[in-house]
Amino acid sequence: MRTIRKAAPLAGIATVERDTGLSKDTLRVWERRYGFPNPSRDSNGGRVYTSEQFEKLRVLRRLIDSGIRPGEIVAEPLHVLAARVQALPLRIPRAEGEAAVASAALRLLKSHQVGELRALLSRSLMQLGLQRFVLEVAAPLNERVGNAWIDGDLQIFEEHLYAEQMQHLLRQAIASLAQDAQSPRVLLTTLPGEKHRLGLLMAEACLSVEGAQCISLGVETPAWDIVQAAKAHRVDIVGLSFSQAMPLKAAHEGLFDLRKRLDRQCLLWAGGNVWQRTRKDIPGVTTIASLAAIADALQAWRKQHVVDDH
Amino acid sequence: MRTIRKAAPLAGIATVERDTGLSKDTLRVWERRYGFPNPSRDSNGGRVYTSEQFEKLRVLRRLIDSGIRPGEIVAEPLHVLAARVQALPLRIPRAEGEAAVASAALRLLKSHQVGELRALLSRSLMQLGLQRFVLEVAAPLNERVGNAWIDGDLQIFEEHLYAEQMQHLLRQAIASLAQDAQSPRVLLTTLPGEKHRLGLLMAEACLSVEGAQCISLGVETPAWDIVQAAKAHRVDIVGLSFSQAMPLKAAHEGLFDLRKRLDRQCLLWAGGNVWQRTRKDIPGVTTIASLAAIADALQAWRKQHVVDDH
DNA sequence: ACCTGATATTTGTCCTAGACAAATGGAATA
DNA sequence: TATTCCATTTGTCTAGGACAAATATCAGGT
Repeated sequence: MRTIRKAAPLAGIATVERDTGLSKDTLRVWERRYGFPNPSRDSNGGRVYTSEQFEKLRVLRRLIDSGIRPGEIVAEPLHVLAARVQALPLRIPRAEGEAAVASAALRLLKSHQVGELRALLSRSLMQLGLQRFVLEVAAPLNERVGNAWIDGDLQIFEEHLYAEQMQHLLRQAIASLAQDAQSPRVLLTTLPGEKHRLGLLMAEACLSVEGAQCISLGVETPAWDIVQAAKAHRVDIVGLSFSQAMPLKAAHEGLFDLRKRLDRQCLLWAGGNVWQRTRKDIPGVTTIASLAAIADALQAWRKQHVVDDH
Repeated sequence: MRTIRKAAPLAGIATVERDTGLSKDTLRVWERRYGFPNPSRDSNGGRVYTSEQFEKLRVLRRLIDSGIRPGEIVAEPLHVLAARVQALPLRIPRAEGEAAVASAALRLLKSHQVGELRALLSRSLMQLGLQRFVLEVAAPLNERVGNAWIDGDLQIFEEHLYAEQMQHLLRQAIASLAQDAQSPRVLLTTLPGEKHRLGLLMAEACLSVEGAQCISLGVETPAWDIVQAAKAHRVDIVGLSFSQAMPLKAAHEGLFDLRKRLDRQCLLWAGGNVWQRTRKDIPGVTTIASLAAIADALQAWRKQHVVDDH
């Protein structure tokens, strides 16, 4: 029960773990091996990180997630790392209009015009419809907000605010949709450690648009409880969402574990950005690499199950 | 990168941490001090827990969350612990009429009738209006769901499901309310460590009903970011929500710290169940002991500020 | 009886430094 | 070009020791 945080620019190891996603073990072993981060110590020998170190760790994390190995870059000074982040391949914007709305939204977010932001998104939702809104506005905007935070263009509170607004909007839209009895019952949640609500909510939106009966448990449900819930609600499919922040290893492990304990007949779908970076399959688990693929997967399910029903 | 699991009912320390919420350090130190859990080891000395140990850890966690100290119970055999869970004290229900809807909702939740639950709550909201719904249905139901979880009457996934449904409903209701330019701008969030979203959302509902302009950052915003956000949005009031789960000391400390760094003119309101159990004041902080008191506080603010404006 | 303050015990987090397997990169081979 | 093998990199795990925050216990005063 060490003091977790003190003044604004200094943070203990627990805080750094929480806010960078790097485990305490990793932070310590980097310090031992590479000499970075090199935190000062409090009166009791506890590590105290400066905001500069924190910033560099964030950038490092971003680069490592993109496939670069830690040993090659930990020693580099921050400005070199920042340059490498800039040089990272950008996802190609799909349509033309999508980039425009996202840029406008980002600008409004930065200038703290909440009402205008909400109005813009709401209008865009009305124009495009939920499905296209999620695919063409929400998902790209999500990514850009994430990047902007890592680059230091956005404060944490601005990201919080964005997430909150988008949640409001999506929930409202989902609530107004009808459910189709012919469609599968889907249990939606994430595994412990994955706190990204918006990914889950976007998935729920895509499923609901297709008429699926979604039962969302929110975020971070332990595997054991997922099994219980699937049984209790007799769902056809368990859908899990994984953001980029989730370490691939943990995702694999959790899915493997869950598949073993789940009922045979219950399908297990794993969606989220992680799956774009791997092609390793887990037997009995359907990976869904993009939000757009959700509709296809659902269509496929329908084709297979329309006969067997009853 | 140790091999985490082998045969069916066995789990490594990482899995147990994930699914019980007990940290690796805690598991190891319990083993050292109390001799439980006493996992066997794999070929490399890694801990391998049985499903019995896992189950007992779950029950232990429930009891500890209810206030019992680990040292008193870790040594007890599982069936004794189960008995203690049953013997846990129950809370007294408040009024009579309000209990009816809450009881019905709880029953539906337990029998997994999601559609019916949603319909019941929705109907109740329409009948009572948002303000009364929050005070007379949502808040008591919240409490009962919390208690039921501690008593083992509800699974975690059932609590998750409840929270999700209630969030949907409240957000929808809030979104449909108009804002009053005469009313204060309120920044809403919780401090790190306080993860209870529903309390925050209920507060937002009560404030919105009165026409306040709420800017919610969601949950767990670091103090430094709250200060930045308050400045950026030029809010009149910062509102923080604290559930019973929050240790009183941490709440005091966080508020004291925040008050120091916040702008003089910006008011600081602290709400939530914690404040019913203390009367110690923090200078410059208004504690609001119940949801019903929010309306009064807002009225008082209006009376004081209607003249000063412009 | 109830509050208040000092003292003792409990409890979780953090520390060091060593070990090892999974993932990765590159070279040699088919 | 594709596959196999070896060396390096990397993150997770281990063992006790240390310590401060949280909690319980007990004293004395109102």
